[in-house]
Amino acid sequence: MRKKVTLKQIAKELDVSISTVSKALRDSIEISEDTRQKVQAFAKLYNYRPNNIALSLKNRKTKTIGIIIPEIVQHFFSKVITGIEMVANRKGYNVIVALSNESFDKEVINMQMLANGSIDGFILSIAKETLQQQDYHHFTETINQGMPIVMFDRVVNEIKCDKVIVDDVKGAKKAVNKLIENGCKNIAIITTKDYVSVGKLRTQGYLEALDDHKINPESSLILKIEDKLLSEDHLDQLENDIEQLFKQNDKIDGIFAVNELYGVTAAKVARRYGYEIPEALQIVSFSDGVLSRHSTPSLSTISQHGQKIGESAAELLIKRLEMEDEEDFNEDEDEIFETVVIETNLIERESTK
Amino acid sequence: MRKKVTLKQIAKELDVSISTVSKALRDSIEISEDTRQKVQAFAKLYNYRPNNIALSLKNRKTKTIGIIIPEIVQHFFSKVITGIEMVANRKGYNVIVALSNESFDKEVINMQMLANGSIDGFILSIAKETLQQQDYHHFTETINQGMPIVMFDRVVNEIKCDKVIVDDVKGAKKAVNKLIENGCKNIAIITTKDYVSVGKLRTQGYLEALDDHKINPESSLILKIEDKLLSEDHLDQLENDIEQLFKQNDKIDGIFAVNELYGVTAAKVARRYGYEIPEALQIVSFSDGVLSRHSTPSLSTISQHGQKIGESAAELLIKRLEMEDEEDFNEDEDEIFETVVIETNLIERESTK
DNA sequence: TTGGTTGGCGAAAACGTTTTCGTGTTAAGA
DNA sequence: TCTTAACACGAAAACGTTTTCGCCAACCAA
Repeated sequence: MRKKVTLKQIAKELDVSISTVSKALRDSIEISEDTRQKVQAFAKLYNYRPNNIALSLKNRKTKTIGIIIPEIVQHFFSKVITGIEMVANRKGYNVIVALSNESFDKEVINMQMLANGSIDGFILSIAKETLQQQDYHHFTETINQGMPIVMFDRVVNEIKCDKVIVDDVKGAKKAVNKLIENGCKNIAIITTKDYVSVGKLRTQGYLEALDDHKINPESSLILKIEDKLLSEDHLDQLENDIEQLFKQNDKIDGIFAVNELYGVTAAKVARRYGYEIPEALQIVSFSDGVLSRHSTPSLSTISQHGQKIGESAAELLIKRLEMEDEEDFNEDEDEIFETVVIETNLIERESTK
Repeated sequence: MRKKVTLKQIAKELDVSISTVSKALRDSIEISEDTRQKVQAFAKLYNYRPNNIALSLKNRKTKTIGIIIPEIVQHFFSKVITGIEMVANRKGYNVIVALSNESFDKEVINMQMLANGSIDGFILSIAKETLQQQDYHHFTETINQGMPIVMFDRVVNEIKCDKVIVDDVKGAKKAVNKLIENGCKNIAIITTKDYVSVGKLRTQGYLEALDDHKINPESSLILKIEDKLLSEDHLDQLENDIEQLFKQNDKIDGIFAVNELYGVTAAKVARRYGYEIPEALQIVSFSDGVLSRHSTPSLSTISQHGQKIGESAAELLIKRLEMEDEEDFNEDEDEIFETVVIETNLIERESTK
C-alpha cells in the first residue's frame, strides 16, 4: 500500500526545497537542467500527481460543476447529464450530481451542501414542489454569492441567470398541426395539472394550434392528469382516466400527449378499446425517449434533444466561469444573461399516417 | 454580490483571533458565553458556512464518492445511481459521476482525475473495452494507493475489492425454468457475444436450466448478437438477426432474452411474423426496466433491482471508509472483502401464460 | 506574599499547492 | 580588483480550516 506521495516528501527525499520540486515539475526556467531531470524522474517513479483539493483551495476554483435534477431515472434527464458530462469533461471539469426527488427541502439542502466551495457553478432543473411553492430564495442567494447558475427545461423567469429551454409551445403546435394536417378532426390532449411550467406551455401550444385552424377547443377533449400518476405505481389509475376520456368522447381521432408515458399508455388503452392505430386514431407525444421508439406501435414524437440541452447548458456555464476569471472589473455591473432555445423536431413513426 | 465570508473576516470584524471564532462557532467551552454569542450572531447574520475544500484538505477526506459507469442513459445504471445517491446523501456524502462510454481510455483517465484527492472511494462498473482487453492495472493501482473500490454488476474476480452482483446464472435459470414449466419445448436464447461477463453467465444459466430438464441445447436456438447492436442505431440489423432466428427454426415457442431491448424487439418481430403472444410464443427477458413494463405486450422479466444494488454498494463503500478511520493498526494486513449477491426475481406480465 | 488553579484567548502548525521575493554563488565586464 | 548580471535555489505567504499549546490575568488558598 503505497500512499500518495506529496511535494514535501519528494523534497525531503531529494534534499531540496518544496519550491524547487514544484518548479522543477512545472518546467520552470529557474531550475537547472540537472535537478529538473532528477526531480521529474523521481516524481514519475513514485507516480506523483498534484492533490486536487490543495489546488482547489489555492486557486479558489474546483473545476467541478454541480448538477441538481429532480430525478435521474428518466431518459430525458440522463440524456442531459450525458451532454453536460461530455463538454465538461472535454474542458477539464468534473460533474457532481445531486437529486432533489422533486422535493423543495432536498433541493435547498443539496444546494447548500455544494455551494460551500465544492463546486464552481450549478446546472439545474427545478423541482416540482419548488415550482408550486414559488420559493426561489435559494437560487437568488447562491447567485448573490457570486456562484453562477444555468437552468434548463424547468426554468422560472424571475431568476436572473442563463437558461436553456425548448420551445414547448412551438413544439406542441408542431405536434398538433401534424395531426390536423393528417385529417384529425377531434384531437384530445393528455396533459398534467398546471403548476409545472412545461405542461402549461404544451397545453398552450395545443390550444394555439387549434385556434390557428379555427377549431374550437372542447373541454371534454382535455384530460389533465394528477401529477403523481407519473410515478409508475399508479398505472391503473392512469389507464382508467384515459379510458374515461374515450368513453366520454367517441369521435376522438387524434391524441397529443405531453409526455411519453401518457402516449404509450393511451396507445395501449386505445387498442384495447378497439381503435386501429394509426388508421382510426393517431398519436403524437412530446419528449422522445426509449419508450416511443420501442413500443408497438412506435410513437411519433416531438424530440427534445436532451443531450444538446445538456451540452448547451455546460457551455454557457463554463463560458461564464472562465469569463469571471478575466474580469476583475465589472464588479457587480448588471450582467447580461442568455436564454438558449433548443429547437424541437417531429419524428414520425407508426402512430401517425 | 456578497461573497462568502470566512473565519478570517469575522475575526477581523469582531477584533478577535481566528481560533476564537472557530471555537465559538463549535461551542467550545474555552470561549466565554459572551463572545460565543457575539460570534454566532455575526456568523448567522453573514450566513457563514465553513469552506468544504478547506475542510477536505485538513481532514484528508472529501466525503465524496466517485462513480464510474459505462453510460447513464440506461435504466439499470440510473437506478443504481439513485440507490447510491440515497444512502450517500443520508450519510453526508456527495456523489460525483464520470462516464467511461465503454472506453478503456476514458475509464483510466477519469479514475486518475478523481483519484487525486477529489474523492474518498470508487463505485464502478467496468467498461466493455476494459473487459475485452483484460487490463485492470488502474484498479489495482488505485487500490494500492489506499483508495477503496466497490464494483457492481460487471465485476472481475482477480481484483481484490468489495463487489455487488446479481446471480446472473440463477436469474437466467429462473427465467428458463418458468418457460419450461409453462410448456415450452423449443426455447431460444438471444444473448450477446461472450466478452461481457453477464452475457456469458446468463447463457450459462440458460444451458443449465435446459440440462436440469434433460433438454438438449440446439445451436440453432442460440442467437449471439454483435455487441454494438445495443446502440439503438442498429435496430434494423437487430430485427434482421432475430427474423433469421425465426426463419431457421419454426418450432420456437419460448424466448429468453438477456436484456430488455432484445426482448421487446423479439416480441415486435414475432408479432410481425404472426406469432400470438403468449399463446404461441412466450418471452422472458432479463433486467427489468421501463421498456418491459410499458411495451405491448408487456414483458415478463427477471428483475435486477438496480436501486438495491446501488444502495448496497454505497453501504459497503462507506462502511469501509469509516472503518479506515478507526484502525491505524492493520496497516496493510490482508483485508477481507465482501461480495453481496442481490437476489433477482421473476416478474410475470403479459408475455408469459 | 507566594504558589497554584482556572478561565479566556491567541499563536502557530498542519493539510498540499503555487508563486513572489529574496539571497548567495559564480562568471563576465570594466 | 571591483561591480554587475545571471543563475539556481530557498523562505514564506497564501488559500480556509481545526486543534494543540502556551500565555496572561484573575482568583483562591495558605
